[in-house]
Amino acid sequence: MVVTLKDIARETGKSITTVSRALNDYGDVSAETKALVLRVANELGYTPNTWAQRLQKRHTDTIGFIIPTFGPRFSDPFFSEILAGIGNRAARFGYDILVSTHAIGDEELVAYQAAIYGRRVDGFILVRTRRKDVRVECLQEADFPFVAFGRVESELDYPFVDEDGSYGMSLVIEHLISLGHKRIACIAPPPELMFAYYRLEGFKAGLAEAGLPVDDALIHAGDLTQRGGHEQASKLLSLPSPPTAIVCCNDLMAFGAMSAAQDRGLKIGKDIAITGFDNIPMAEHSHPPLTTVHQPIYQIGGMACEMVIKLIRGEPLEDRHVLLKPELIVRQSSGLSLIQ
Amino acid sequence: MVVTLKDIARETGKSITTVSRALNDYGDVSAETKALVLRVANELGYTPNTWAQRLQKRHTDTIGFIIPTFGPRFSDPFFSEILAGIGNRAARFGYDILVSTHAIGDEELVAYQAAIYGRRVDGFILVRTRRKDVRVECLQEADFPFVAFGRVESELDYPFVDEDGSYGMSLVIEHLISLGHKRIACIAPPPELMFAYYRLEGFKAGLAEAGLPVDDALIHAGDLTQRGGHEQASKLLSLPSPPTAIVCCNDLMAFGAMSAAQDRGLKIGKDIAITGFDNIPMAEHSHPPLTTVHQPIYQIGGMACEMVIKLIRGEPLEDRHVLLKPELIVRQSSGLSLIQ
DNA sequence: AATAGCTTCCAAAACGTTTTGGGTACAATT
DNA sequence: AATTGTACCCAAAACGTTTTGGAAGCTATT
Repeated sequence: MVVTLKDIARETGKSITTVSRALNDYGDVSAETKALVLRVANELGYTPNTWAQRLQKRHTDTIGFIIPTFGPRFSDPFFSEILAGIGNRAARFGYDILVSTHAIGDEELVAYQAAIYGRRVDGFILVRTRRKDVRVECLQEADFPFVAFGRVESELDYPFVDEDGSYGMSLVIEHLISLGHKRIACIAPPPELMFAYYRLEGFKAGLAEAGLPVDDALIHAGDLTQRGGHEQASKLLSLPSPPTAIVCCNDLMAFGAMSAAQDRGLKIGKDIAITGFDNIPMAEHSHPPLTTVHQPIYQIGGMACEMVIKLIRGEPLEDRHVLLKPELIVRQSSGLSLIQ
Repeated sequence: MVVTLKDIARETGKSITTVSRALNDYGDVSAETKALVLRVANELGYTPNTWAQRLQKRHTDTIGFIIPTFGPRFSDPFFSEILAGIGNRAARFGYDILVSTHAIGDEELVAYQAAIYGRRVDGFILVRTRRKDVRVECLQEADFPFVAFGRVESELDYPFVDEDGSYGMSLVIEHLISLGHKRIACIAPPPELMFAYYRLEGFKAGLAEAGLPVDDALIHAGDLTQRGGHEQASKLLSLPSPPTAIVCCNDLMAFGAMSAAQDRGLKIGKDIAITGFDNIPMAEHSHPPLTTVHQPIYQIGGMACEMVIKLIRGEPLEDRHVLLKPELIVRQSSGLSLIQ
């Protein structure tokens, strides 16, 4: 049923060693023997047993990608977009991706350790880094190849790709202020996420730059989902003196915020400005189209993937730390100038 | 460095066999020995080597999912949505997902065969079945566990989940006809895809039901992308007598069609009706919101995953063939009645 | 004639686990 | 006193591959 090297050896009258070396195109096998082995292997339909191969060689040609979930489900387009980027680049280099999802928490590390010490993957790609990220510490301690999308708070030296969220956010604030907004609210990501820190920093810096006060009552943390955006926006709009603009730290929450505003009969872009962050494909087609900050997630996935493959192969990295400048995409949700 | 059973055996003074059996909680190991082995294993930080385990046991606790791509890139939310469904359900059962992408074509089967005969996965989930689907034939011939999302043309008996696309499409047509449309165009999927067949069948049946002629000039095949939708819609709108409604066979093409119409200054929902199919999350937030047919892709992914796990484990399947009734979601892109 | 070098081959070990097919020691039963 | 039963343990084989460390048979060089 299952064809092994032994079968080919029996059939060709050669030894298992020779068959193996013939198939791997070693120099110490004669051309005729190679041809014979190859022919018989094809005839019998031989496919090497991956587990045996990987047990023997010590690598797996597989990259691990564990999607950190808050709830039971990941449907954030961020993940699919970056997975697409990783997956396509990996395929080009002959690598597989082992995907799993895991809730953030204590057992999370167990999943990584099982993958590392169980030798299931050659390297990892980490996303959505946290301020204090146990995953980074764990992987670094194990001296295991990985690349993260995102920085961490402490000064650990590990390879990462990141976008300059602080800069991106300051572009948004600048834009809104130029339109005449003075009461600007923010729906932030969960504070433990590192990108929350940068984006919030940009938010505050932008306000300070313009000489506006930072009102903590106008900063609410959301859970990155549409529903979370809806909830937080509803709260913000119920304030005695509601904001004229809501800056959301990702597009999904911005969509939720838009529908919350629409539920109250507000016209987005006129009665209130709403902005997002990420520029997911959907942003262009929302109602109205969303002003947001473009992050090339797909490309970042590809870059991270290529970097981790280089690390695995022991090749030098051109840049250990990549920091991308994001770009403001102005659409209709931020509206026209309030200044007459 | 790497801790193996041998290390634990040396440390505890027991044999490798006993250590293995202790860790796997066999009955013929005394409680003390078990406790000792467990303690030492923890101390040393033992993690079983997955490759060795899988070489020995003959299963992998991994499900394969090869994303069929047309172009170099998959960014269709369909895939991420179904992957989310598969991944989350798999995690619940302790399975991993091995994801790769592969262009449709001859070498495609090689990827499947390598995974099957290389014993890398225990089962497969297939999506986007084609009329004559070599993957189904290949997997069935190899007697390898798999579940497909979608039927095929021939009467092969394999386990699948599918939605009744024909019925879903007839709902759309019925809706448009009730609004007074008489010239209805269709942007269809690539004809080799099985769901293209069903949806087109529903389209034609719906027209026939209403006594309307089927005009082949109004049926264009698209490539399921936004850009493809844009192209085909542009062609349709350039016809001497353009349609008053464009039925798109997926939401992505519908978005493209909407922007093509908007490019010509048409007001969607007033000058022209446009509908989609799938009800991807984006559909609710498009401009205007898209009338479409809801397909519970996430749930289907979960179902398919659970089914294939049952197959792998040799458990009986409640339903070998699941056919879901889709639901029409009327939003503003189909507009109001033309009838005064 | 002895040595060196090349080409082609292979037996055996190794990777780390689980399973097979026992064995030993002791108590309980005949 | 011999048998049976039970509790605990282990050596060796197996999974299928790659690598190690030669060996055999040549020809070419001293």
